Amino acid sequence: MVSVSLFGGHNRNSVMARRKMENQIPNGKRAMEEELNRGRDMANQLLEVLAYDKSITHLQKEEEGSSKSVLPFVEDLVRKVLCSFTNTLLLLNSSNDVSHELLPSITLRDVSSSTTTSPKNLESVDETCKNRSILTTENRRRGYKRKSIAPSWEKNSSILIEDGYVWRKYGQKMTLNAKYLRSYYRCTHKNDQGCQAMKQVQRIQDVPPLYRTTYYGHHTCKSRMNSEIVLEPLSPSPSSTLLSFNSSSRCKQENPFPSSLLASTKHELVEVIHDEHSAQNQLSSLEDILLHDCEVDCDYSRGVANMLSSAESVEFENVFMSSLDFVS
DNA sequence: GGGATTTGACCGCT
DNA sequence: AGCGGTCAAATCCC
Repeated sequence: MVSVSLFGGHNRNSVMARRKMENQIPNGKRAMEEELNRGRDMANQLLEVLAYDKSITHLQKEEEGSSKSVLPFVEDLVRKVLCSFTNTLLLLNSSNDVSHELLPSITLRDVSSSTTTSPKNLESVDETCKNRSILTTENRRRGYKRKSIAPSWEKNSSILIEDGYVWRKYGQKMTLNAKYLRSYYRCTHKNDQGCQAMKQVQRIQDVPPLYRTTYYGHHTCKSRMNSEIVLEPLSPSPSSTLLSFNSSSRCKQENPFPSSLLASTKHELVEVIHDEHSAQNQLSSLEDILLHDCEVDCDYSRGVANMLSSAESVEFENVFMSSLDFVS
C-alpha cells in the first residue's frame, strides 16, 4: 500500500522548516492561508492515492467476484473537501478587499457604444457582419473587458493543481522575462452560470517542474466536479483497467486514473510538457527528478508516459513504479 | 456536430 | 510605445 506521504513528498526536515517559518508569520490571515493551502495539497494527494488504490482494489474485487466498494464514497468526499479548501481560500482573500472581487468593469468603449447604439441595432450589425472579413474592429472588440484587479491568491506548486473546478483555456502568451508561456483560463461555467473565476498558469521552472497558478475572482458556479459527482457503477468499468502506459491510449479515455486527477483542462499537461522538452528528454531526466525531488508530479509523469512509445512506456513504468518503491 | 484549444490580432493600461 | 490580457475565427478532437 502506498502511503500518503509518498505522494506528499515532504521530508521531515522540510516540513519542520516550513512549520518554523509559518510560526514566524505575524499575519494571521497569511497563516490561515498557508494552512488551507496545505490542507488542499493533502486532499489532492489523498485523491491520487485513492485513484491508485481504486485501480488496485478493482482488480482484487474482480478476482474475488465481489464488486462493492466504498472508494467512490471516499473519493466523493475528498473532492468536496478539495472544493471547500479552494472556495475558502478564494473567499478568504476576497472578503477583506472588495477590489479583489472580479467585478465586471465597464470600459470607455462599453459606455460609448451603449450610448450610441441600441441593442437592436447591434444585433443587426452582427447579422450583417458575420463574415470576419467585413467585421470592423469596433464591432469585433465591442465586448472587450480587461481586468484591473489584484489576484485573489496565488500558489507555486510542483504539480498542476487540481482544484476541483473545470477551466477553459482562452489564451496563452509569452511574457517578458519569462522562459515559458503563460496560459489564461476562465471557469467553464462563465457563460451558463456567469461564473467570473479566472486563473493564470505560468511555468516558472523546468526541473523540477514548478508552476505558478494565480487565481482571480472566486467561483459563483456550482462546481462541475461537485454537482456531477455520481456513484460509480458497481459493475466493472472499462476505465478501471490498471496501470497502462500504452502510448496508443489517450489520456482522457484510458488513463487508469480519473481524468479529473490530471490537469483540469484537457491539454494543459501536454502543452506544458511540449513547452521546452521532448518526451524523450523527460524520460531521461525523470529518474533524476524522482531521486532528487520527492514532490515529483504524478500527473506530469503519467502525462509523459502517455506520450511515449510502447517500449518507452514500459521503461517509464519501471522507472516510475520503482520510484514508488524507493520512496515508500 | 459541438465543445475545447490554438493563435493572431486587437486594445487597455502603465 | 509596448506589454500583457482578451477576443474570436480557425482548427482540433471526441
